[in-house]
Amino acid sequence: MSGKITSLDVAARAGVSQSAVSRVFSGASASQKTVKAVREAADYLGYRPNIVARSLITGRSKIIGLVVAYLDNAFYPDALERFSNELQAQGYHILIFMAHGSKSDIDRVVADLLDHQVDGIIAASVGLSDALSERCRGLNIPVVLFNRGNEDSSMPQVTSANVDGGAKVAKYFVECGHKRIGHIAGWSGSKTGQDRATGFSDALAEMDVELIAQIDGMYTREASAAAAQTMIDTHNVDAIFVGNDHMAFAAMDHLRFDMGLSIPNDVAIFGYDDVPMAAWPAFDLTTVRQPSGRMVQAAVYMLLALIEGDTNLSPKQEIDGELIIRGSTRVARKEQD
Amino acid sequence: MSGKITSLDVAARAGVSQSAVSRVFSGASASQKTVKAVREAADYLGYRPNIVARSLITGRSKIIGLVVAYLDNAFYPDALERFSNELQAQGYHILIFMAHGSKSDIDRVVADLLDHQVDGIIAASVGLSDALSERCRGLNIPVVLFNRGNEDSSMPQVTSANVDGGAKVAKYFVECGHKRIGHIAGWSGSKTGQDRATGFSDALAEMDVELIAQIDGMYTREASAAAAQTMIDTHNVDAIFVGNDHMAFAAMDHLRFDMGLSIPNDVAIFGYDDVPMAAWPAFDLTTVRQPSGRMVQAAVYMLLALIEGDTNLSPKQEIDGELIIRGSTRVARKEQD
DNA sequence: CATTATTTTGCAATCGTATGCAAAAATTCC
DNA sequence: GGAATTTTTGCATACGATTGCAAAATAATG
Repeated sequence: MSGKITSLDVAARAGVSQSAVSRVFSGASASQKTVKAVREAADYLGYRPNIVARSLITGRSKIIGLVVAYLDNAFYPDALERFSNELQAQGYHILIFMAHGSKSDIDRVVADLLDHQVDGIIAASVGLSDALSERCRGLNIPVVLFNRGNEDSSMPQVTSANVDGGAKVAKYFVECGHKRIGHIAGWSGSKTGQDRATGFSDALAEMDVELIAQIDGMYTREASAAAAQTMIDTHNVDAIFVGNDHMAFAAMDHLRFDMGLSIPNDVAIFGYDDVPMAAWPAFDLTTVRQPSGRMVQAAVYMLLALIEGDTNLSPKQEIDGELIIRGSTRVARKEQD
Repeated sequence: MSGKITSLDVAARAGVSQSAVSRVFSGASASQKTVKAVREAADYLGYRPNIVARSLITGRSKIIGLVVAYLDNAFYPDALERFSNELQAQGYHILIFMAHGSKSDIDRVVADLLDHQVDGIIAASVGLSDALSERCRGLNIPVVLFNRGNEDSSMPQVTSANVDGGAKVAKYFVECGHKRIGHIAGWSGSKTGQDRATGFSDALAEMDVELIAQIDGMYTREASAAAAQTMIDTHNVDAIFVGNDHMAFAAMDHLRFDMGLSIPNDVAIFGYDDVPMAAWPAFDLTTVRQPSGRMVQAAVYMLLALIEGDTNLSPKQEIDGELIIRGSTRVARKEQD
């Protein structure tokens, strides 16, 4: 029966004005008496404030737009879940948008987001065109890039310490005594992929170890598997650093089941992300942990601060991650000295 | 600079009334002339209608609430992505909510959803309390249950043909010549889990084959792995039907890497869902396909129909799925006759 | 061209809440 | 107890669109 119950209905029943009801529910000051009367009337009628009406007048929707390119890499569902929980705790909710690659796609999606009057945007693993970010700035809607840097360094962003991570992997491989080292990189169009590759190859160079081969894995299973094949057939590597776990699983599958190789005896595999699956015995993947929990917290904190108008915070945050050594690599022989 | 541009600004620039602008953007009739003038002015100013204001007056937010319990079972991210695409194509968007188990949790979440004036709700893998569903009915907000039936059969729902699926698995196992058959079931509190178990055990009974053991796997990796251990140690089974792929992976990992067994030689494993990972060589899991694409389409169609006010459609829809035979089971010896 | 039928347009009210402002009530202080 | 303060309250307006209604403009008809 209930239908729509408005603050007017509550006001009538509580014997107060509509504004009194509004004040009770928006946390403004009111006397004990009216608070009690309003609460009772509201409970009795089952009243809850209409957020849409509130948004219209306050200009805040309490909604955060989350743009993500794909969910098949388990890192993102995991992050999504954390974002939802973290934001929910702060009274925000997530409007989700899938933007598959193409620029025009992303532009359309962001336009949709703006139409919905979101208070802020988190762009996970997708880039924003200059026009778009300009538009958001004009509308005063903050955007935080998550796990994807940008050449335009002025955009707020949270990433892991990718360069450093890549370097750590290089050192570990060398400590293990590997000589023929390859890299299946993340898509070269992404800053994340570039940084991991740069950190890796620079560190190798510094130790005078040659990077035998580097192939773009495009963040897809297919490209990664093909790259793994080439790594062995053409370059005869004995250790591969793969740009993320998602591609690493594909490489491992291909090496083991299609090429009959043993990991880590024939070839060692190092991943990046430490998604839950990496710990599964089927893969037991050595990897660089991207602490998604801390990254998400940092991104949420940053975004909410921007929404509140804080301007004096460092726009870039890099969370560093430790190496998680598992069975897909040989053990380092550090203790030989 | 832009700030907020309203229909009034556009009206002023186009030399028409504010209502004319509204009509152009809400698809009502208008003359060629004004349409052109309004469009030009809007483009010039970068105007886009404020959806919040529109929602307030039309009573439709074009937002669908999606409640989901967990994203670590890959079936759900996959479905989420499809939902997003499907709904986006219809002009709707998804407000996402994580509801981890507990009833009170779910109730709070649904209250939040209603506050946001969603046009409809999709509850994926979570049950709604009677009070809640009553509340939604009262507010005339349709709810569609996805991949989770309900005893209250009147609620609209989309599931796969779980009873039938369970039965198919039973027949296949018998055709393979298995005698000692076990079942690691989905959580017994879920209709989905119950149905798969019922279909499986009934079919076995009909063929006069004993179901040696059935253990609740609680939809978690841990419970599933423990159950797998018991299946072997205590019941000495040679074939296990696992209530979903997510648990099947855990069981396989435990059987192979902790117990040193070979699949399918020592024990055959049958899953349910056919998540993308099931096809990965590392698992190569025989399973019952839940066609998430078709299920999502059905759910979206049903929900939108309910929103439009269609009442004469079958409230329950069961999509049936084929067996996907892979390497985790022996081949059936049908052709022997 | 006059008359009627049809479209197009602007006016004004509306959706449900928040909030500035001034009046009323409650509190403090001497 | 009366004056000065502070708190609480209601009134009225605003947010930015949609929409019923009647007037104005256009098209159709004889």
